[in-house]
Amino acid sequence: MDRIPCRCDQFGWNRENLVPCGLRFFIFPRKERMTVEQNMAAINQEEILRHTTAHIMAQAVLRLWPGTKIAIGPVIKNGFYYDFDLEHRFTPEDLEKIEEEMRKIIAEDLPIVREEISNAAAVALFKAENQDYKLELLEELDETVSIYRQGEFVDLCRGPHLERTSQVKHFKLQSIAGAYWRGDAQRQMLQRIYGTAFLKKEDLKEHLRLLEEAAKRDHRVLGRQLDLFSIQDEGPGFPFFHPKGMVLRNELEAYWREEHRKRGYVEIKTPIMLHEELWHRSGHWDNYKENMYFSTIDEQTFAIKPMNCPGAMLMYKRKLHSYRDLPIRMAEMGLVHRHELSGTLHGLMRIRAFTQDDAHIFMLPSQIQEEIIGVIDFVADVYKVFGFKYHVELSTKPENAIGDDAVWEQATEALRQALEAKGLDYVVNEGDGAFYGPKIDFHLEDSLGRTWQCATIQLDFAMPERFDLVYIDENNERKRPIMLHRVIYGALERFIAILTEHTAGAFPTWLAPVQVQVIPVSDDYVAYAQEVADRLFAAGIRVEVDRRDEKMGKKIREAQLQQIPYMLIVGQREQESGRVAVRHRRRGDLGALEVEEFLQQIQAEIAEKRNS
RNA sequence: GCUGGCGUAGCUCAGCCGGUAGAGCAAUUGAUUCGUAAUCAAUAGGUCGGGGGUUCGAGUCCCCCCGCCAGCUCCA
Repeated sequence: MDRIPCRCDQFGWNRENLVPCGLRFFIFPRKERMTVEQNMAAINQEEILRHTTAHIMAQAVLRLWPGTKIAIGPVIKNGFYYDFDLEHRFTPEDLEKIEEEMRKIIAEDLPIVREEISNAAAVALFKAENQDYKLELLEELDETVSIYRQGEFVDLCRGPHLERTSQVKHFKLQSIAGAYWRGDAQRQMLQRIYGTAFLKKEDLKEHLRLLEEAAKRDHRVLGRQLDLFSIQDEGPGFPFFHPKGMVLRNELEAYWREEHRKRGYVEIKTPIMLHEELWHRSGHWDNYKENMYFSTIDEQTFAIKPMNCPGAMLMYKRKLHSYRDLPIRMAEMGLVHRHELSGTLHGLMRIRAFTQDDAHIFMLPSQIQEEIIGVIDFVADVYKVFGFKYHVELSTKPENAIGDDAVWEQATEALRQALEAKGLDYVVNEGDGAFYGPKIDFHLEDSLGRTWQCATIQLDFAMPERFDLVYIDENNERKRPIMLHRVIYGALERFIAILTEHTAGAFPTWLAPVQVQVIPVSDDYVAYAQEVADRLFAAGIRVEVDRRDEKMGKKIREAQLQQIPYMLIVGQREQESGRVAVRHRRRGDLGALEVEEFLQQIQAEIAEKRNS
């Protein structure tokens, strides 16, 4: 399956209308390769289809529950939704009823008619319809608005739409959720129904299959099945890492450490808890207090760190630095705690205590570009090892920025030039930077085509200022260094979650919690199995012997389900020849090898961090 | 935090109109000694998320709390 990223500047049209829409980024699965134009046209058609399907859904809901107030029903990535306000609470069974009613509306083959009317006329119309939300929307709209009618249903809508309801064929309603009117927690909570629709039946099936596949790979499910981690009621958002999960962490950290060592980083560890005063100085008290945990020690207030930077600032300030010392690259696997809203917690993806693979680089203004390129290359190297594709986004100065324009200009330009120098394509998010500086985000794409923002490089003008960081330049004058924050994995816990879903639990051998399972054919060969295991263990391989009194087939099945890369079957033949019968979790029976031969092969695979 | 749904054995789930809990897998024990994805049998296992209430009687009904799941910018 190909995924073609493409941008859409036009919403598409039905007959007479050509309506612009905002710039958006799509990654869309297609079975066959198409030209960008064909792909764009297909996406536009799909969007129109989904928008029309949303209307049909609203119509169905109004038929089933007359008096329902309808809010908005836009197209979203891979589908659509519509928000409703009614007394009745939707249940999953209702979705089937609504789908059934939708099929009736489709069978009625109603023509979909666009009308342009004055805002005032629309107000009169929707007042008569008792559609308060539409009235509120109208307050912000132009003098002339468009409405769409199909049968008895009428909706305020800029369109475009299909011409007849019968053109909608392949759709599915997916879920019900609460959503605030206009996303504002202070306002009315509405009931939202999500659904999707496709032009082709196969595309709908493929989409639903992908969702099922994603559910099977859910790291929360695999995390339990593979015994990697757990989250218990006693610590919501505070994960327990089990022995097997710790292997992943430790391997990822060891690799990370080695790569940092090669690139001239030093490693530090700053305290989890620091005095309240520090957080006033850093600005976190003003901007981040709601998300922080506090504790009192000897009548003084201490905060548990939500970020590592203030600690790194103190570390830098411990001595006076010469321009000759820069750049200083200070890395820290920093455990941070953040009080995330209870409703947003999600497995290891969103937790309240996690480990950032942080680094702070202190440098001269002249070193900005080189350092940024260094990090960009670093990210590329690391993601390549895991087989992740990725794309890059550049975020520029926001409204509430601090620092003067010239510095912003210089910093943004440095980021831009670094990206150009590397020949990287990137998307620009105007005004999406942090208040203290512009940033580059890396969004990696997993095996199901989902994207995750992980690595980020952020230039920061605020911290060096607030902490009065200095270095002595060649004229013996005090100067302000430039600082950048960066992470590569992002958060170790989240990266493990992404990796689990990406690999469906089949971690590459260098990461696999158990690399080799030795399976004696029967009790008689347990001693030989142990001998083989001891040899591998001595060579540093993570190996276990399945000495249970079970049939071989069962042991193989369970080792397969645990996604153990290699199973070594040993029975009489192997014992007599000093060999092992090698079975790989994906490639199956690979035949017999001398123990030393197998050891060499697996060691090479581990050393090269091969993805297999 | 908010809305809705959910919480029964380690896991997945059943349990009607209220009448003091059940299956499969896992576990334990025994039999079996087996050649590339599940051997057979027996046994054990639960303050039904926690607390309060209604009732002769609550897993089941009501209230409060905790936790989990889906979602809460994607602007007619």
